[in-house]
Amino acid sequence: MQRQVRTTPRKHPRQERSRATVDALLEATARVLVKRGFDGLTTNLVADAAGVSIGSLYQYFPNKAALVGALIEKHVDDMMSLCLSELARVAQLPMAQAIRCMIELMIRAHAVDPELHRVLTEQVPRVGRMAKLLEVDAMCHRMVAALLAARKPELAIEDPDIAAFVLVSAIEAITHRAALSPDLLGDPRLVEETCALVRRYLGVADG
Amino acid sequence: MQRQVRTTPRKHPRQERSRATVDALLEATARVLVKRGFDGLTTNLVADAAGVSIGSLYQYFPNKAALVGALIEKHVDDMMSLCLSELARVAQLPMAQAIRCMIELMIRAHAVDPELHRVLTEQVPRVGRMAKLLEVDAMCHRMVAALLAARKPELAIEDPDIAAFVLVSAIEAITHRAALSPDLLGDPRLVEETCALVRRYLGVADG
Amino acid sequence: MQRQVRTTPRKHPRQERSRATVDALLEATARVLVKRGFDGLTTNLVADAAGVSIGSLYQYFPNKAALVGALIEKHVDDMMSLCLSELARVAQLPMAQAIRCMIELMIRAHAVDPELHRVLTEQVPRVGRMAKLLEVDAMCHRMVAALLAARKPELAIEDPDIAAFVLVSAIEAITHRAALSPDLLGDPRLVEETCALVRRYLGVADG
Amino acid sequence: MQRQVRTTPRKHPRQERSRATVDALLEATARVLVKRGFDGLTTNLVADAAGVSIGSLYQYFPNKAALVGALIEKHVDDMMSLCLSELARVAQLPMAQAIRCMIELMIRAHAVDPELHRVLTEQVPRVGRMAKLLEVDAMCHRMVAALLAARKPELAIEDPDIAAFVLVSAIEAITHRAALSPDLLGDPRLVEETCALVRRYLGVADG
DNA sequence: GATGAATGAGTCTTCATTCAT
DNA sequence: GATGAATGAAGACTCATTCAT
Repeated sequence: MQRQVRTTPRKHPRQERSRATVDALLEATARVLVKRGFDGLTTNLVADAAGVSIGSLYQYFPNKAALVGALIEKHVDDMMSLCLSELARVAQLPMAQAIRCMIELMIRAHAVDPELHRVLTEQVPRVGRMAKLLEVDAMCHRMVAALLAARKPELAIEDPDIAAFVLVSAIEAITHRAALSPDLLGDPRLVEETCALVRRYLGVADG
Repeated sequence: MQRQVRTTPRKHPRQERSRATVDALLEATARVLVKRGFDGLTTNLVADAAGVSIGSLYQYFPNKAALVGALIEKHVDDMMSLCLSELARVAQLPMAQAIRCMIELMIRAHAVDPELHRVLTEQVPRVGRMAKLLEVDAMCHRMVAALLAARKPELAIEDPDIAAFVLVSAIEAITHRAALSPDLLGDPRLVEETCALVRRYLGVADG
Repeated sequence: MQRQVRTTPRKHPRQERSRATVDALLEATARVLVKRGFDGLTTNLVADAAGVSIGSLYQYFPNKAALVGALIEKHVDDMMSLCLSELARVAQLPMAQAIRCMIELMIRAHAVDPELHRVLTEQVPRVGRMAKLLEVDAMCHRMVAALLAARKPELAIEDPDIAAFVLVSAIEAITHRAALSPDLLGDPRLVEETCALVRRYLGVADG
Repeated sequence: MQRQVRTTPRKHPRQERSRATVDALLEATARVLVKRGFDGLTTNLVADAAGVSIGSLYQYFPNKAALVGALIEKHVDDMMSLCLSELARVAQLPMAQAIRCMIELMIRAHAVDPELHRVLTEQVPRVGRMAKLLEVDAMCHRMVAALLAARKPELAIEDPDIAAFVLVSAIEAITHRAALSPDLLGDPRLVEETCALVRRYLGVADG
């Protein structure tokens, strides 16, 4: 009698065969999403593209939202794991290098599967699971705020929180936008200028 | 069997009554969009909300996309006209003041109808018309690039184009995000810090 | 956000055309119900049989249950109106005649559309609206109880309520069952014996 | 491509384990039927509730109808065996006592599993097996008719057949209805009045 | 015998769009 | 111009049933 329609996977595959099915479905979802957009995404289409019967799709995902939700989760996890692995290291670096590292990191994270990332961010926010993306945001914000607070003496800022908001917003936007026009993503000047933006704002000397 | 579906209004209302109908439809569209999201938007629902028959809706808009498209256009125009009116003036100001003015301007522009702005940016990009929003972006970019190029001697930048990209992305993101959490939108520190970000990046002294 | 799925008609037809559509749908529902049973009843089938598009069906009935519900309501009303018209008269008659009248009345009521009545009572009770049938029952019970209470002095009963329960159950069952085997429905001996059953139970002399 | 779908159990369990499985399935069917009604009954649901794999269910029952059919059969048998055991004895009793015995018997029979009985009679007639229930009816009818015929001299009836129809219908209805409202089922006045109904109809003196 | 993953025909239902009045 | 009844393609989702392991 649940009010809110569930958007979480229905059952977790135990056998080998199941896992393969689920994987095929998620891959097909990504493919269809990129090709036709969210509105063009049909459960039947996905099942077809996955070479799986529609019944099997519903065996694992109670509805379209859950399907896309799982994909988002996977994509976010992919991006996150890339970041988390390097983050500890970044914290130890001198400020100027730390800045450069993080910016490069974000660009790399956005380059994981830019096409998918684009569709996901452009078209899918209404799936509740998009919250997950916001979570990532919130986490970034907290982490940056903590970093700034720790090094406040050497920085030209008053309030680490506001500064974190400004920086995270800016960097995210720049890398995200860059991801949308492939030629920019590789342009070294972009990294340079973004680093400059952050450095100058924080009053950190060139690295 | 027309290939490309038109998304422009069908006819331009000449009479008083017609204009009233069109306005009612656009307002209703905005209302429904905010309340139910893009997927919950139904032409029948809009017609109802506008107190107009579904037939009349199709008299003025050939399809759903045209309806939402017109709304986007109107919203963008509202935001644009706010900007354009002040822009000439801004160009005359000393750099520090120009920066502050523009940032305040963007925040004001985003505050026009934040709810609608949010739905529009979050949920509607698949309507072709969303290009219009990107146009705005492009225009901003060109304008800022021109401004920077004109004053390049007094600025600490190499390439006005890249700099414009970085700045426009950053400012847009900050104001847009701020618009999503109403308490931030009014916070004077936000303006301050954003100005600082831009000023320091450009190497402009405090105004 | 209604929890319980509505089973009431969606909108009431205003124009001539609408009424015709609704009528066609209800008639088709009856036809299909008799021919294929409740489980074989499909909204598409009904729409087809009514010569109406499936969309039109849903214009007036939000779902299958509402469709069947409306039919039940109509059928019950048909049966009821037959009874109510004569009931006042019955109350004035001497007891023996009153009994005969009521029993004949019930048989006539069950003969309105026996096939439909049968399907309805045999297969459809789970549609909430079936409550309506139970209401009829309750009403009969109250009316008979009142009648018995009023004439208690001339009757061989203790508790009009229990007696009403016994009688209403018995008569309903007999007429209902008779309705299921057409040859019995016309058999005058059935009426005779049922009258005898009631008369003797109540201690009323032959009329 | 078999035309007529079989509705009888597929194989008869010989081993202990098999019998346990079949029992678990039937019990689960009853449980699910009571809880969700016939339409909510799913073979998968039943298998789950029985703690048995869906494959096993189909090992013993070729389809859903067979499953429910078997349950009906079992329920009817339960009710029947209760009756048959006492019937011989009843035939020997003086009329007034015989009447009382039979009525009490029917009430007890209906009290075996009222919830199940209710679902079964209300919702399941579309499973062909319901014929079985009608058989019971027919058998009752024949038995009562025989009894009445045998004792016709001492009874105030003309045609034992019609009388049997009237009585069986009435008693069945009264006990069935009583079974639906638990408080009535235990009320001694109900037995009393039902006996009175029958006795007076048949012209038998109080026992 | 048991398991449960897979199947897919078949339903319900929505909603953009048309067109007779 | 306005109305709203009618349309039907399209899509989400269920569930009885099969079959490889």
